[in-house]
Amino acid sequence: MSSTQFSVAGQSTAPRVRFAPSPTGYLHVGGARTALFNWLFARHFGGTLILRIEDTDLERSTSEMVEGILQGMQWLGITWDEGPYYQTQRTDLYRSAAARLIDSGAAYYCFCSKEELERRRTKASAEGRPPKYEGTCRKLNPAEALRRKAAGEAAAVRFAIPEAGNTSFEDAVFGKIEFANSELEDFVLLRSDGSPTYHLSVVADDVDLKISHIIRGADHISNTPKQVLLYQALAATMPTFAHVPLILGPDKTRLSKRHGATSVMSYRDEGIVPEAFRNFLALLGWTPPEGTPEVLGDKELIRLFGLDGISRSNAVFDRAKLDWFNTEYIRASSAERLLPLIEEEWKKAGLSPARHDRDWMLSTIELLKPRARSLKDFAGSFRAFFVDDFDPDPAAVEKFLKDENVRQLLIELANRYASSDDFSEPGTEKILRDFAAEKGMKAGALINGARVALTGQAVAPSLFAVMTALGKNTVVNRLKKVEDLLNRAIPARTP
RNA sequence: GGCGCUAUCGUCUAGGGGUUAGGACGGAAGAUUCUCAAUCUUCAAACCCGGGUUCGAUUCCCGGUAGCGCUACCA
Repeated sequence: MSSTQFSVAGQSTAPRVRFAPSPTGYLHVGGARTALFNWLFARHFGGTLILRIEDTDLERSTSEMVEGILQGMQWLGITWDEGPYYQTQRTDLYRSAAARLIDSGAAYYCFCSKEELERRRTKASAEGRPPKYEGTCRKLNPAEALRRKAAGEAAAVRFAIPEAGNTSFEDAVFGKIEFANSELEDFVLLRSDGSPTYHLSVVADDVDLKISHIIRGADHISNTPKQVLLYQALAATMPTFAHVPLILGPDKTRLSKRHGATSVMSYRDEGIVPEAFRNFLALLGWTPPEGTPEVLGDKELIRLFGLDGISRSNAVFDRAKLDWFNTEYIRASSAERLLPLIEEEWKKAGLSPARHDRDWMLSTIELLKPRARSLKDFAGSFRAFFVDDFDPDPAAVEKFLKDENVRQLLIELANRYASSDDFSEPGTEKILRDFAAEKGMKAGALINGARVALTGQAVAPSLFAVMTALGKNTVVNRLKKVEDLLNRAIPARTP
């Protein structure tokens, strides 16, 4: 367990980081990855993770989305130490920051109407000029502006970008990034209704909450110079910026609803184990030191994580690899860990297993988990292990039960099992093999046929393990009713 | 359009002035024969392009191209 702490001027200071989603949608994959990196970073250094809800966009923010984000965090197992803070409840902080900025001359009132600005912008781009705010109100006499404001005229507050020079910052993953101030525009700090915009609220909050490292998506790189300027105007200590590359869809465009599931909760619904999702996400844009395996539990992830391992290029979300991680985690997890997750799946599928004793459940899960790719399998292709009403896989029936002779022998075999006392694995195997030899039959044909008759699937664990899991009665009954399977396996036809 | 960032197998990536350019997922083939979505073995698969620096560039520099991001009284 690494408890390395930062040493600043001889003092040890644990980092303070934050995850600051805006509740205009569910927790999506990109946000989850940002949250995860912040969490890993905080835990690695024994720091503090703060959750802040950026709900300053009243039109698009909803409380359901806040709930959804919290739920997503909980499912992922990302815990925070402070918050959630809500920006809508901290407006005083932003207004006083804006007031200070006006006092110092770093910001000014702007009386241009939204419509007027819109008009000028379209005109500018039509004429091929950059659609930048031209600073109309910046030229206003401050006393005059104050008078108009006091007279009740609606005014926004804009930041006055220095006219010349460059603004740069040292990014922990991208290195030095520099922008010419002439490229920046006098952005709005406070809307005319007095509500703060993103730039003001983020830096006022990050300063107030003493955030030491800002780990966020690379889509914010272009916003950073404005924020750097704000830090300077506020005479605040500059944090370390660490921008992480974006997550792309298979077509290499930014991951969006178009690509299907973007909400992390949809991965829960698809039977992904949260640990697997976390591991997968951690490796999207971050690489552990050379020689480490890719399947990494929380402890290892926390121990190994660092900003230096973050890559600079965007990463494609690879569903096949997620599924592989899921398979690995299901296999490596104990049946105890899996049981509650599987019970959720049963609930969702409206399925209530006939046998409830825990030991049987655990050993059956143990038997099945090496072949599971999703938690959903336990309510899907493994269904026959838990309930009697299952739909046989037509392809499996076709492959192993097509031969009538095999079906007749299985019925006969059922009687052998019915009259046998030994239902152990070796016992059931001996009965079947002796029976096959007696009939001059290859044991394999009967084994494969029996597997389909018992499970409805061509893919399942070793037949005799299946038999002991199912128990004598079920085995005998299902073998006897092998003919029924033929009818049940008729695939639904579309007329 | 302007500005910024990025560029190694299909994907995630390692590496780095001289390497058989490494690993993982996925793919293919084979083995196993009690099925495979299990297991084992093997194989195919990459340095965006053009200049420059250099004895030597995939690596360093410049340019191009492409992708992504930002360009709001959204965040």
